[in-house]
Amino acid sequence: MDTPPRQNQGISAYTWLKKDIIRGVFPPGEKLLMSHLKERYDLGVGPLREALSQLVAERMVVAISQRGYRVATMSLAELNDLYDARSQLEGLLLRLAIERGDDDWEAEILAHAHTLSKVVEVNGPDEVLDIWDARHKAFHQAIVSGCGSVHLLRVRESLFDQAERYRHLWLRETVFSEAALATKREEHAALVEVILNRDSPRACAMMREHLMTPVPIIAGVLERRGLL
Amino acid sequence: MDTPPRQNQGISAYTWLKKDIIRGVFPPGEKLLMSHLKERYDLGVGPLREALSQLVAERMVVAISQRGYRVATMSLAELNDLYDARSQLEGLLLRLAIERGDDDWEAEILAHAHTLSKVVEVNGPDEVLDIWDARHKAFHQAIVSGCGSVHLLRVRESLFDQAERYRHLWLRETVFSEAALATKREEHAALVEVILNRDSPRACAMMREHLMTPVPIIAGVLERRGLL
DNA sequence: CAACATAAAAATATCTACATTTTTAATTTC
DNA sequence: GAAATTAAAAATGTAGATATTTTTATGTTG
Repeated sequence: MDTPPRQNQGISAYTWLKKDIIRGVFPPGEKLLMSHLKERYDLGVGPLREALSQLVAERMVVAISQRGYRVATMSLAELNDLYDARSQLEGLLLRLAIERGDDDWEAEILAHAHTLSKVVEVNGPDEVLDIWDARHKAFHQAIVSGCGSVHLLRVRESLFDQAERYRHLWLRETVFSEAALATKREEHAALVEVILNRDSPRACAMMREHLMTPVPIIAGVLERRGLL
Repeated sequence: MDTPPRQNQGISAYTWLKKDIIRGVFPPGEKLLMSHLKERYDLGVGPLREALSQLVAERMVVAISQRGYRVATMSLAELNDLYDARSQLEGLLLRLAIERGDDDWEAEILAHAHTLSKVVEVNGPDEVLDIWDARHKAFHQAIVSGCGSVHLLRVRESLFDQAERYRHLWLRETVFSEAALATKREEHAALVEVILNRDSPRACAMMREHLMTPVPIIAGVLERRGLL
């Protein structure tokens, strides 16, 4: 039997750090002390610096030469620009998917729409959040993957990652509100319908709106919690 | 007098490495030996690993755990997908720029179109290449920056960077051919015209085509030089 | 004898501990 | 209270120890 192909510590450091930044363990703007990180993850500075360098490239962390690293700040301006960018890009990918998608693509969308609509409470609300989020992501992923472009999908993912901290704020507001959840269900059903009808202009417009609805909600949370 | 705010070696390592990979000093797929890099740039492994980690995030380099780093390979499949993605994205940004751009935006385009059209031979052909390339980039940058979205422009830049190695092959074929250069001049003039007329559908279609023309040329060079 | 397996050796990647430089905070001086 | 000084903390860099992979050499089997 082969031992699990031991991956280097830089990768684990990257994974943990990214998760903790998204979850808000390290709030926006916070200084990331080497001493603290070393202790928290029980790793040396080498691997940590590697991980931080990657996160700098992903704009999750900012490096200031000779002054270490900080968690990237959040702002209303960034929220707006990021969601605008995301929704415009999603519109483009959807248009391409409608042009290029085949029967399998359609089938996948229907399948994911179904599982998403069937999320029910199992072991407390926190589990619902995770499951709904995972299926929601998978649903949208299924839609855009019809565009067939690895690079466009990657670029989408990078914007998605950058938005993750904002999205996380919205998620709690939405999943725990039956009304909000119902609205989303309707929006998703409507989306599936126009997409399968291959009505590109209408579908793209709906998609862009669908992606922009969280913005005012997130803006509210940000201000209330003073995360700016 | 204050000393220049000394930047850490990771950043220089990143800059040199990236340049050398784009210029083909390290060909696609080549193993990047620490011993070799240490000697070439006269740096320790720490800074080098930081730089490589960033380049991994930018997909210029691939890391294989316990087996070091390699220059990302090139392929016809990637060439096609990358240029497709770039041209589709550029189309989107242009549409937004036409919707959102103001008078200054128009002025900037005209200014850059002018300087680009006036590139003349100065100190040998290699200088022409650099100057034309810089002005060509600035021209296209001026066009899309009208979209006003920091994040979309950043995403565009990341695709641009990934395409840089391919683009570099095309550049030599184009700049050193008076005929090719003349064609580009015409395409640019036509682009400026439709853009300033704010004829979005036509402008986007032209832009997408403009960006796709290098593909067959690059494919030719790749095959001839056996870079696959 | 070729194909395959095994074991030792070399090369390489990775990590840690320490040394150096720079920044930040605290304290003193004018 | 501002400027200068000193002390502590932190970031960065280096060298060497450790672990892993790759290569080479050697032996074994069909």
